[in-house]
Amino acid sequence: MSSRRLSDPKTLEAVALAAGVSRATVSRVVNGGNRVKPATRTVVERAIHRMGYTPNRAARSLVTKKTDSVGLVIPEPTTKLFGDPFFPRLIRGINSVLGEADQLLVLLTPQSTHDEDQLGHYLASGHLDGAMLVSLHGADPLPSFLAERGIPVVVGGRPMPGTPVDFVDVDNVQGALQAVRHLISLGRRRILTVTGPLDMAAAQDRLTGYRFAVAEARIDQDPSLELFGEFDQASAREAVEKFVASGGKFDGVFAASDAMALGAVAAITRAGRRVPEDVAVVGYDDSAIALSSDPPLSSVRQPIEEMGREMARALLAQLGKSRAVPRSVVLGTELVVRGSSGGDATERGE
Amino acid sequence: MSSRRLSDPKTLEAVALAAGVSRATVSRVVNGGNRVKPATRTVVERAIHRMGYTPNRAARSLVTKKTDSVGLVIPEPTTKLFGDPFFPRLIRGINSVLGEADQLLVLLTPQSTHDEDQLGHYLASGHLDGAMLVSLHGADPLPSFLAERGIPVVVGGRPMPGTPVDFVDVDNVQGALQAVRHLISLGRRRILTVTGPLDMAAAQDRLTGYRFAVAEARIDQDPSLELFGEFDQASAREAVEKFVASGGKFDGVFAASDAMALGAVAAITRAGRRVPEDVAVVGYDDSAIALSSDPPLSSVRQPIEEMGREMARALLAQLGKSRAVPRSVVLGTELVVRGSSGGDATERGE
DNA sequence: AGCCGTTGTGAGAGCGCTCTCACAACTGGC
DNA sequence: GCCAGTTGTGAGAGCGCTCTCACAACGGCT
Repeated sequence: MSSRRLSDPKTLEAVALAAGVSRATVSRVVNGGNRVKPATRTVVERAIHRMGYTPNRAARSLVTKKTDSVGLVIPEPTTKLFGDPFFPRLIRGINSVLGEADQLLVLLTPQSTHDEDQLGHYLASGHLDGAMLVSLHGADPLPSFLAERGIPVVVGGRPMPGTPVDFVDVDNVQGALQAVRHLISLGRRRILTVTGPLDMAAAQDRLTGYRFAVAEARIDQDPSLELFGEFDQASAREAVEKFVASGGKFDGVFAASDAMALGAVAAITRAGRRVPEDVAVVGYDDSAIALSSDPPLSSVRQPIEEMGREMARALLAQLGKSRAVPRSVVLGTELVVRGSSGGDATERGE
Repeated sequence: MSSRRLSDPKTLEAVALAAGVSRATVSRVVNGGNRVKPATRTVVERAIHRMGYTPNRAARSLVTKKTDSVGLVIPEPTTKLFGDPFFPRLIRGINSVLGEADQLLVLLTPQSTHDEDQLGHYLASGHLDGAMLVSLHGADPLPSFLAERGIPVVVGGRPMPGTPVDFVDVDNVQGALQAVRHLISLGRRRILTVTGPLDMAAAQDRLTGYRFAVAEARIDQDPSLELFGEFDQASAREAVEKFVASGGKFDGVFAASDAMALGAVAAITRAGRRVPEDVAVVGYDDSAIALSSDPPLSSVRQPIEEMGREMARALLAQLGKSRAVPRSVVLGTELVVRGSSGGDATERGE
């Protein structure tokens, strides 16, 4: 008479009873399934399916000491920086890999240094099997704290040099290099750059790429061409306006974010100069605003989903869930040329 | 000799031993803390703190049948729609409430209908205490599926009429109303609207608000003024270009998203008309691109964090088995006037 | 035939916690 | 001073699972 209701408790015991075997055998079938006679296995599998059995995670965790869930730590300041579907894309990438390994993604958003301390202890006391940390500012002690305690950690973005953790990064140096080389190939010779906050590795790396490209081409390497922004539009606009006001000359701009590129465009336009005719501009991120601005922004595209996937893979590798043995991965970037650099007529909307 | 290492197992038993009481007493102190003599409690608390004890979630779950974590379900198609820090903000709001209740947020991103079915069963089999669902398309069966099985559910955005679930919505009708009234107050009389996909409640509601404002003002209620987009820039641009090509006249545009507003602006500009002088434009979302476009976009701002907070509160209410009335909240919106509607000179950048 | 090595299965001991229940130690009313 | 009521504490039984170990069954080998 027992029609199967989703709500009543389905235990290993119950399945075992139904299949006429012992709890242990059902357990073997559910997990790896070692050393079970094919015939028996079939019977058990049928029973499992018929009863709609799903293992109880808590009970399993209790004995294995694994939670089958990992954390994604997104510190508060970060959320402000990324416009654009950065997180949805990153998370989609992460979950596509995690899902296959039957791991859950827990989202942690510490809002203060205090929160972050707590979080450190939380992770250290084994509530999660591991953690992924994204876009920390340079001095953040969390990666080291966790790594020292043997908690599996993967950092998204390059951590401080010497931090003994796996990381997955997008090659910011290369991205900047592509962008600036592009400007140079267009004949630009006095190229401004607007950086992000230099306590972030991404900002540093993009500056490095800029410097490298400039040096390589043997063009003006005037330090005054390096302006400092905060990844947002307003800071970049101000910086460029100040530069213009001080009589600075330039014919190209490489901004370390699209928002800053737009700030630069605004400042340039206001100064009565045209983009791209007088000044060619390239941004970074290839965000939604790059496409929608006028002219559309040339920008450096980053493989966000892939980054998420690699982070998840690296973490799983540490958990021993996968036999791959990657250490740190650096992903390439792609320059998308649009109207703001005048490099591609087809995307200029005419 | 036993220096406290974070890595060794700290159990109730161990704390009890250290405090010279029984496991049960420590448990009482850790939880509500009923009926414990103040003196005893102090001793126990001291021991807990000294040993850095944190309860084992799995063991607790096993007996309480609660997981102390809830899911946030973000269906795949959604992730594409929201540019802008929508998710980070929503999540921050959610976590600020969840954190206080010591609940974990698990992120679920079904990528297909099949995934979603699985997810339904997953939730139904008690792996999570409840779930929040955001921005589903109209026909999604998930809310009903879960509600019928007694799983605590809160929907972000308005679910299909008649679905017996709590929801938290932003008042899209009101938002659209504000926007269109603003255009009308500016003297515009032929106001175009570009809607989102009409199988989404938000898109429907914004259209309703538009119609209401138009009717209220007794101005042209020409159905041909209603264009259909997909929330993205390209679709809106095309729609408006087609309208222009067919000889349609208009002096105002209300777009149901900022991206679409920009699409409209592009089409208008291309047609040789000026924004806001010839056509005033208002968007929706008050996203980053609203600020950075030229002219900056007037837009309807939604209280995203607050929405997250309310969703979390509603879910917690359900978990607290306060099986009282369905708790549905509708939050207000705010019109932010900028250059694209010509309503506010100070933000026009000159 | 007797022994060994496989292979397949079951019994049983926990994992760390909550919760019921029993009980000790105090009240206080008469 | 005795019983009822209150308050504080401990013993112990699981929650559903994994994992070790014992052991049955069945070859293949001398």
